[in-house]
Amino acid sequence: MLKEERQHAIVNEVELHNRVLLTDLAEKLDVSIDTVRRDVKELDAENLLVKVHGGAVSLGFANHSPQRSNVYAQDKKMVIAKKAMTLLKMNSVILIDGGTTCLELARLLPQNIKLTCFTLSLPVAMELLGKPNIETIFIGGTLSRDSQISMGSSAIHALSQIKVDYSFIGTGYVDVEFGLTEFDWDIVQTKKAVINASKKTVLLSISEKLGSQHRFKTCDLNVINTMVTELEPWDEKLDAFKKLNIHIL
Amino acid sequence: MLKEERQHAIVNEVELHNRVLLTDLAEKLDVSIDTVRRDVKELDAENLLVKVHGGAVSLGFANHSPQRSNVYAQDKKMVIAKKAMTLLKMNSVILIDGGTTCLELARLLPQNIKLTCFTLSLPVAMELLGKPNIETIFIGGTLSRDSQISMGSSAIHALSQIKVDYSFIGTGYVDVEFGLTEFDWDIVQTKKAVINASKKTVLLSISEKLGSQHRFKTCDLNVINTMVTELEPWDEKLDAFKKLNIHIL
DNA sequence: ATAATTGTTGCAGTTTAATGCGGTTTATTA
DNA sequence: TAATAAACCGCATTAAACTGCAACAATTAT
Repeated sequence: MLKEERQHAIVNEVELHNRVLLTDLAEKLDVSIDTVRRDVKELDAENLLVKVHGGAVSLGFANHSPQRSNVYAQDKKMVIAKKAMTLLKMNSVILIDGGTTCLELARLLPQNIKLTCFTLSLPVAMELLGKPNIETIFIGGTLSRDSQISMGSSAIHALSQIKVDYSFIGTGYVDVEFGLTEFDWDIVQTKKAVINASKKTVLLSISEKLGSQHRFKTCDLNVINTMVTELEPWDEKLDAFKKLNIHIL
Repeated sequence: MLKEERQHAIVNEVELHNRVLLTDLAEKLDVSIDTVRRDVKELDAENLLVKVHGGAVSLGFANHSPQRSNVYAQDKKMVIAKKAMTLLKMNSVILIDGGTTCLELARLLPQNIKLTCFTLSLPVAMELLGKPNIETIFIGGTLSRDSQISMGSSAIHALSQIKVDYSFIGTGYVDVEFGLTEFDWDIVQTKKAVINASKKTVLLSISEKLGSQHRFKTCDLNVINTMVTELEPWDEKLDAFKKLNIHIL
């Protein structure tokens, strides 16, 4: 096998799988590991891939972030937010949870929509204040430093005093069997209170979270009325959720 | 598994769930906790996530972007804020009102000061979340679009439940004879409740406001314990206030 | 045709990077 | 303030990377 040919094969392999081990390449191409190493070194010098300890990764994989967007998977979250907006009726009373997906919803709410909107999230509240026709009510409480939402007993108490038409919530983890779970007990307590304060609960979650779980449980999936993901409603990943009688958007 | 691959997975996990524990990562990726710790340290150095005790949080989650807007007379307000800070004792419970001067106070609070801090103002709350040793409690309520603070009956009710050591308040107008006045009735109501919730009340005001008045009265000057302006304490403009037995800073 | 030259490859020995482990220090929580 | 968990540090182990060298193939010059 020609050297050129072999190097071409290496680049192909890297582009295909994003990452590759030198040992695998050596075996596959039936040359010594040193040869592969030399090849990869050359290809790295030509900027066709990035050599790393033990293997090589594709350029896209390595160039993690020259200028990545602020929010992870923002495009997907935008899709979710737009779908969720179709549930909104004029003059209804809703609650918007924290998290980047819910924040995206708040951001995309049209200027002319008339709503009464509760929230526990500082960033969401900021966003809502920019909408002239939305009355915003902040649920007070002890603020969590990293999630920037109200938590604790006073938030839970405040939530016990209200009943909104729809609440839009996010979750850390969601699984057909284990339901909605979180990494933090306080957040679970707060989310429970949110769900109790809602006639209908809408879960916003990107599909990557489906099938993940953590230690503290917020609720079973059957208390969720509607689930919104970025997937098409007929996607097979959603089949299990449909069986639970959850409305999928 | 390649190191790069693993780090990629870590960033992904963090972005997806906003916060992760090192122990969970170690288990999931099947490496020792030290390796995960080293990875997270590197990724933190590359600004791909933020390392915290016990885990990591995503950038979007942790970044309280303290946007510095152009504030009128900011230098004077900074002087006021710095003076006001001399009143703060460790571990005390305070309340910070809305307004740009109070916001400046929140901004200038040192990273190491330990406080429990109530506020009704969204921008102040945002700022306080950036201070690691301050417990921030937000007083919920209907948010005012232009002042970005909680108002209305629920805010007033929440205030009636607390008693802080010091409250730092601003005012629209202040005059020796007419006391503190505002152009908005709701704000007056809220400020009254703030003053009632405080053992001691500190008024922060730039000297330009001295001798001005408006239609709704918050309180007389005698309920103010301390007044902070950018002027030197012996400035003659303050003489009238000294006669009212107000402590001048 | 054959020797000389050049380039490629594999191997052995050495160097460096990555990882896990134990002990210590530091931070957090009750 | 004590108990606990996490972070840190240094070290040992292992795997990978590098270096020099010899073998061999391909190319070129004589």
